[in-house]
Amino acid sequence: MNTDIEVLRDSHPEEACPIGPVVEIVFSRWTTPILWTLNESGSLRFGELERRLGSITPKVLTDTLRKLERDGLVLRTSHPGIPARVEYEISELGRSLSGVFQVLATWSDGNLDKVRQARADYEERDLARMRR
Amino acid sequence: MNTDIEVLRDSHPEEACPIGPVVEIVFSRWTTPILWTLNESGSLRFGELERRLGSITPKVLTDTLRKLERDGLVLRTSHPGIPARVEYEISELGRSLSGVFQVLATWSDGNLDKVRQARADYEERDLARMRR
DNA sequence: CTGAATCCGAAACGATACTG
DNA sequence: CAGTATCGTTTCGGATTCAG
Repeated sequence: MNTDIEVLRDSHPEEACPIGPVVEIVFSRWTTPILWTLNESGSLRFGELERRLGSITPKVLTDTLRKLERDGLVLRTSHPGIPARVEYEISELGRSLSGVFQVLATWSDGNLDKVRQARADYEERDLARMRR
Repeated sequence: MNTDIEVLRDSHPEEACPIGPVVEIVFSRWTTPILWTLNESGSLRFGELERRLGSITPKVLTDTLRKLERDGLVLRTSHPGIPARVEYEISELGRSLSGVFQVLATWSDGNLDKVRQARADYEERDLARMRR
């Protein structure tokens, strides 16, 4: 006999990792910076968000915002008129991620340098191996 | 006049989000499940890790493990012989992520369903709009 | 058994031009 | 202002085959 959990794992084996889905939803090159920025700044217009993110293109910003809106993490409010005006803000659900972000920021503060060091050491060993 | 923070943001705009780098390092389709599994299970051989992850291919497993090893998050120990035997385990640095994972798992327990619901609602509205 | 090598397709990302 | 439309590039993951 199968338990529910076993059935779930057998049909989708990769979900032996319970945080797989949330990783897909929250973490990518641009989803995280967008959520972070909206969480920090409250409501922002499209153009202002674009400027704060620095190097994002309008297409990618639109695509990413659509996904976040679809997943209920971001709220979009359109104020028709000329010129058009659209406000984006984080939703309650999105704001519930702030603890996650906080823990990640703390980890980063204490450990990102160690990763960088590990990387440098690895390259070093790589070079040493190539010289032989 | 520019504040220090503005100058910093202007020189590397995308790093207005302080957790960008750690996201790149830790979260992807397979890095997270691998770290999770090694964190749970201690030391595992290549093949056993492969089986636990379910649907990963050897190439992707190798590639991902190399990156994690390079970044100091995973330790690789080779026991030469025939047949070959290689053990992978999480490093101390990798283990320091367990708090992050824990927080994420808790968030997922309480909120993943809400994301799914939001997605369903969004599709619903999409269909309604198409019918008009 | 542990991968390396190769090829492939999909998806994410990016540059540019244009529109209501 | 806030996108859309197009297109090209890059990256990631996946399938298969082969080798030490």
